[in-house]
Amino acid sequence: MKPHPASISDIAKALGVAPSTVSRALRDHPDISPATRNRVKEFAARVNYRPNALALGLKHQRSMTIGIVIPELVHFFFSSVLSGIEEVAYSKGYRVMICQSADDLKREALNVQALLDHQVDGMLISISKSTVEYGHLFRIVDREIPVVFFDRVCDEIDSDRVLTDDFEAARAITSHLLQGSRKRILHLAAPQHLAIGRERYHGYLRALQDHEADTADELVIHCDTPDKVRELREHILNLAPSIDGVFAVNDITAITAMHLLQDAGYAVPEQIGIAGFGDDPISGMIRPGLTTVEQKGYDMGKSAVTMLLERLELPEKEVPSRLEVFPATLKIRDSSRKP
Amino acid sequence: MKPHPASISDIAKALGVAPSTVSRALRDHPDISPATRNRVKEFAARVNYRPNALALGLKHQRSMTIGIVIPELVHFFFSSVLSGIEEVAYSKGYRVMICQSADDLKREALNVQALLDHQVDGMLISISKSTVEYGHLFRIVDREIPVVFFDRVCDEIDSDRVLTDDFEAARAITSHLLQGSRKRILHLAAPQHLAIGRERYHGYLRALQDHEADTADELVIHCDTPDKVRELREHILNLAPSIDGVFAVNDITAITAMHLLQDAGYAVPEQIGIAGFGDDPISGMIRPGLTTVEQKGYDMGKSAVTMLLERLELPEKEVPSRLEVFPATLKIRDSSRKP
DNA sequence: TTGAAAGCGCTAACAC
DNA sequence: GTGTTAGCGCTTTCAA
Repeated sequence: MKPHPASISDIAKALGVAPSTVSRALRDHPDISPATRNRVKEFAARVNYRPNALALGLKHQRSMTIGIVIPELVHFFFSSVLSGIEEVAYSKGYRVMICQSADDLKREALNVQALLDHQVDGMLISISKSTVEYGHLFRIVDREIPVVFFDRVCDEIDSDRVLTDDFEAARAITSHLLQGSRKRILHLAAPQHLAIGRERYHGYLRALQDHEADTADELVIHCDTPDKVRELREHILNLAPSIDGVFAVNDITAITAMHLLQDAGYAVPEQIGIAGFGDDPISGMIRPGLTTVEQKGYDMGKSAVTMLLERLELPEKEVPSRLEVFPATLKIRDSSRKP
Repeated sequence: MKPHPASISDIAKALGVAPSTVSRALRDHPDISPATRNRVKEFAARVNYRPNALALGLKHQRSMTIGIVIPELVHFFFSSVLSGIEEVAYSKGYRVMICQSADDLKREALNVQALLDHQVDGMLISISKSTVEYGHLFRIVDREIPVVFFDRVCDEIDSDRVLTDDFEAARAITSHLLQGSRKRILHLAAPQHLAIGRERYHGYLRALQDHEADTADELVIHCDTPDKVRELREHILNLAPSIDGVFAVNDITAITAMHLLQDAGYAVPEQIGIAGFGDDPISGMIRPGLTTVEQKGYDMGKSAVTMLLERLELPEKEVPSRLEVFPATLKIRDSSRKP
């Protein structure tokens, strides 16, 4: 049988005092005499006493745990956000429970429910690509559990958000692609029901308008993963002769497209300039380096938990929803050099 | 104030029955009459009843939560292991608590303690680079909490492990580098107090011996991160004229070294062949592609949780510690083509 | 300064 | 077939 870790009442029995006395002694309650306090503390240290977080959570209605739901752990952006979250959360005594939705609405809903069941004190969420229905998210606010959305936010819910200035970033990087003689930029876009998809598309569009470039619809295709690039291979190669630039909604898609075009004989950046989004470390390591938008995942993560923890620390205060927008910084590399 | 979610006793009161009846009805206890069972279930569904995982955990001494401690979330290998873990754990009704040690012994120890405090049912651990003292790990086995170590295992503790066949992988890839006329291979090694460091070094050494290549000590340097490569820049460049191959303990280090050498005018693979370890996605995307060893992180993760869950499901059974070794598969790419 | 008792939400042994 | 009670580990009134 398991060596039961010492509980408060074990200590109380051993010392011939009441559990409440032990409890008070351990948390330095002023009423307790120094003598008993020391006696309790010493004994507790000797038997390696540790408070049971489950019991504490049940008692205080506060689990000191925050729930996180993201699409995919293995993407650099998300793992760096997570890293930032974990860093801050731990330093403040919170633990994190992490779930992946795998970009699936049903799993996202199950994850949210599981986290609610575990009585998380708050949640940090980046919604899945297939999240077109928000019942599970409303359930969180119904229970008045604070949520902060990051990157892939849910516009239908009034809550704190942390995001990148997607519109401006997309506008700036498309504008940069158009600096030379380029006129026809292919946009590999994210689903338009996601705010990031819309914002980046509209930023792209604005840049085209500003430069009086070609805004043909055929230049925008829904394609946001390497797999999609391979699937749309023929389609992209058919367009290739008529384009001189590509702006993809993320880096790995941009790189996959770049390789596709290079393998088909196009010179990058001479014939076609390429730009991505996110500044995945890979982008600085390939040759030519991929021009992209820096997205400070780690800092966004820290910022998102910080917002959340503030709400947790002062639950009464009716603070209106806050929006934090991280400015976009272009990372210009060789893939977009002027033609 | 918060809208308190319905509890079993709330339901009991509303329906005029005892809490135990509600509890039994909800879990389909045979004693309960179909009539009351339905009445309870319907009402529970209507008020959106959900069991409180904290209370359950406290009651059953079983939190349905597993703790994970890894060095760094943002490394592809670890995030893919995690992804595999999460996948299986969730499907079996377990949640995961994740901590990063940041390769720091003290943080690792704090993390382990925090997870114990949270009454995790088991742990999955990959130890930090600076873990040279194991008190915190022994505390886990003292409490008879099952642990599975993966990749960076702790030899001093008798427990389940999941790892790559590091020795054989290192031997094979070094041997591959030596196929042509290569004779002097630089090894960028991990710390030797880590089993993976030792195994990969010894595999490298064995290959050198098999091929009667140069086994000079100066050809082995402790260098396992891009930062270390930059720090040891001069040292590596001094060695460069005399070497014709590099085997690094991980891919990003290999790539950083490759770029360093290329920038200094060395041709890869013509003058110097390069190989890494881990098959980070980046390795297939750079040109020349990096020759490396496939490390099935996702599968290792699944395998590790599966072992752990087996122990959790049959705690009495005295199963001896198991060791699962994933075979090494070489990924030969252009960075190591025969000279 | 300390103790006794109740309760957080849930279940299980024991009544009836 | 259902209710009563105790208890998981902890804190917190209230009483002494």
